[in-house]
Amino acid sequence: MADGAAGPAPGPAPGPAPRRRRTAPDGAKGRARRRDVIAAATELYGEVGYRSASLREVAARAGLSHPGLLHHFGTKEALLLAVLEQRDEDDTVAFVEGRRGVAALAGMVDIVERNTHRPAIVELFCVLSAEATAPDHPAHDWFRRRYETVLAFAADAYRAAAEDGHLRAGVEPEDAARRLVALMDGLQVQFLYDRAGTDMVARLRDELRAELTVPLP
Amino acid sequence: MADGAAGPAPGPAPGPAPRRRRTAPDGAKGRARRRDVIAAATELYGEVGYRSASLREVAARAGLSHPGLLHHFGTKEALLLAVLEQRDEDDTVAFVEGRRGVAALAGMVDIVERNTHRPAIVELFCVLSAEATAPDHPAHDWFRRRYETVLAFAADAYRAAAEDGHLRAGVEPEDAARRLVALMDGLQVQFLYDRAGTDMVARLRDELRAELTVPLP
DNA sequence: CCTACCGATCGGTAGG
DNA sequence: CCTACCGATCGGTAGG
Repeated sequence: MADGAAGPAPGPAPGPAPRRRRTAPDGAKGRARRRDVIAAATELYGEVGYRSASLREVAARAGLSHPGLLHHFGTKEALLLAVLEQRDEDDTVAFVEGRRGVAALAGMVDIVERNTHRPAIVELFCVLSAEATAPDHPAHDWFRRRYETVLAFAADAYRAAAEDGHLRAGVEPEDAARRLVALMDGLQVQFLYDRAGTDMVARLRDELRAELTVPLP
Repeated sequence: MADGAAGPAPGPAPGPAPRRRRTAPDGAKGRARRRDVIAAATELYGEVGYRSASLREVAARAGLSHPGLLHHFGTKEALLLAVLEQRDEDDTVAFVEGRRGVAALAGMVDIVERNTHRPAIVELFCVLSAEATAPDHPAHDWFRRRYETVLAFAADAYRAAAEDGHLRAGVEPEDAARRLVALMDGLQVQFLYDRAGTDMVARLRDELRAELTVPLP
């Protein structure tokens, strides 16, 4: 993961020295600035999406001018990709952590549990993943790949659970993966409209209890 | 339903005759115009959301100028509410149709089946429902109520199924309703990223097969 | 990293 | 229902 969401990207092209680096290794101060800007963008993208979020508003929340922001990220699109890259890094740690079968499925529930207390992340994914269904959206390919990756991870987990004799007869790993991921996404929407009334973790555990022959840890 | 999504609305206020009606009863020609504009807006909102959709682009697709559009709808927000009202009318017919229990659940699957062939509607709901999670979004209350209504409808259906002896032991109607609606929403997102690989109807039937003691019609 | 500016586009109005 | 226009805001650049 942490690939950076491909796309041809206009690129530096041959010519004089590149005027602007897209990942400024300015040292500690620059890295802290970038971190603050990415945090502000994550928040605002979750509130109004990428398209409606202005560089000026992101910059103001991070405490600098919008040309100052562009000094660090180059273009609006590069900022979006930086936000997504950051998400990749954070999640990969929680995700890939060598778990398999039922433990891997429990790990997915853990991520949802964690997100219950980080609504900004829930908003970010909910709003961006919907906005980016448009094929020309700059995050479209990133989300398409993300779904491929997550669905494959879940299907592997179900397959391993079956090998361990922990999956009920008739539960197809690939179909169950589609349902589980859909359930996670749909519960996030309900959660954002009614936080008190939507127990995402409990509903996921309902689903897994019906599919598995062993209780979740 | 078909309430029009409340909100205080600046309103006409006392004073001289209102200069502009928000629902122009211009006769057949006006009604046809309004229909075309609503269709164009439905399409564009599904592509880029409400906030990023310009009145000029909607108007161009409907074949009139943007002040022409505003003659019919008054404000950008009024156009959005007209689109949602139209959705209410269309769905109420398919929905409330006096079915109960397992037949009502089957009716929800039928709606998804129908939407498989109307991707513009899927996009509209997917994109708008995510965008409108922001509390200050003009469609926020409409979606909040819609979820309440749909969740209550599904819970009623599960309860009736239980009365009929068609629900497996241990399936809680309200929890199952949350899961079913989440599944519908989440599958729509997967569908928009991978139409060929996402069989929404089959995955919903998987879920209902695990919950019911009788097969779906 | 700032101020100042650019051309483009936005929702809405004037006036007919 | 149109043309023409308004003030505001957009992403990005110049220049320092």
